[in-house]
Amino acid sequence: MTYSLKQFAAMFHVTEYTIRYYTDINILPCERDGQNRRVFNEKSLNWMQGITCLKGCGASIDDIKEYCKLCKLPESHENMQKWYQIILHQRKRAYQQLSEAKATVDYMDHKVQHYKQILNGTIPDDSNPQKWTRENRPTMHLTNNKK
Amino acid sequence: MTYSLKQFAAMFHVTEYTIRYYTDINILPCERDGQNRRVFNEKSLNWMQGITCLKGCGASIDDIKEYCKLCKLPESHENMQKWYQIILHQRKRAYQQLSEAKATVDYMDHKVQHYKQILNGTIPDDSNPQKWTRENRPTMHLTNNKK
DNA sequence: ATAGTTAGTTCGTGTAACTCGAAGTCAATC
DNA sequence: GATTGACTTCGAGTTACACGAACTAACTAT
Repeated sequence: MTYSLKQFAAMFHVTEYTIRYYTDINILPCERDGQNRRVFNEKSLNWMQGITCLKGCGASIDDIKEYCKLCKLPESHENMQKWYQIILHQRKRAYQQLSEAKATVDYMDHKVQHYKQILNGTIPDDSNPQKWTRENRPTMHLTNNKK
Repeated sequence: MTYSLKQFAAMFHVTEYTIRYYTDINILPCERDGQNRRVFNEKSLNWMQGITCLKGCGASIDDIKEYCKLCKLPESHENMQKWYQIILHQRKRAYQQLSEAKATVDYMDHKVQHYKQILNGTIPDDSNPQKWTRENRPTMHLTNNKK
């Protein structure tokens, strides 16, 4: 099974520009047809999966490039260990992103509840003049995606 | 209670550059001391909370600017409704981010399991020559943060 | 008193990861 | 045979910071 640029981009909900960019910087493999147009296959799908996930962990394009390089090495026990360490590290970051996402959802849920009450007239309009307030305040963090 | 630029940046785990940027583009309020230095207070804290959360929902700086403008309007029922709509919209996006974060964690967990087995010798090294493979494949999405 | 350190200031340029437009190619269609 | 559509490359633009340079003002050590 093969896919055109357009199809492939649609499958991952990203723009064609992005896919083109990924192929240009050599982190996403693709074939070319007789008219020099990009053709994507199962291998491309797998790689795009990986890229999407690494990005989901907060990895930079440079991180991903590095990983791609490592993946082209022979499958020795030593290299396996290296890959494993990277995967472990990125998984940790994935869990961090998850907990941040949870915190954000909680905050937004609180906000919605708050507005609902005001708009229902359940509590008077002047009960909370500050638009952004929360109880457990200085716990919001993990925002910067540094290594 | 007030905070210096350095303290404030540390509280939210971002750089001083970022905080300076936010004050410069007028989405984060701050006072100035006798030496013209930024001073942050409770109000700044609340706003920074909001900014962090909106960013967590995937909002752009322009979105946040827009929201800030709206927040400066009088607290009429009509404006409340507008704010509420925005909050609802952003909450939806927060849930999307959450589900994507979950998918990423799942993927990484699978990866880790896979490598563990290989490295333990539980399954032979050649069991899966493809580094990135998953069962439920074309479901990974939600990557682009467009409105 | 002079020198250095610390913590800030403004201003302007640099960077990452796209994002887009211009100009062109090629095959299919009206 | 002109238009349409989906692609190509190349280069420039954009967002959200990141950072260095040059400066200032207060403290601190010699």
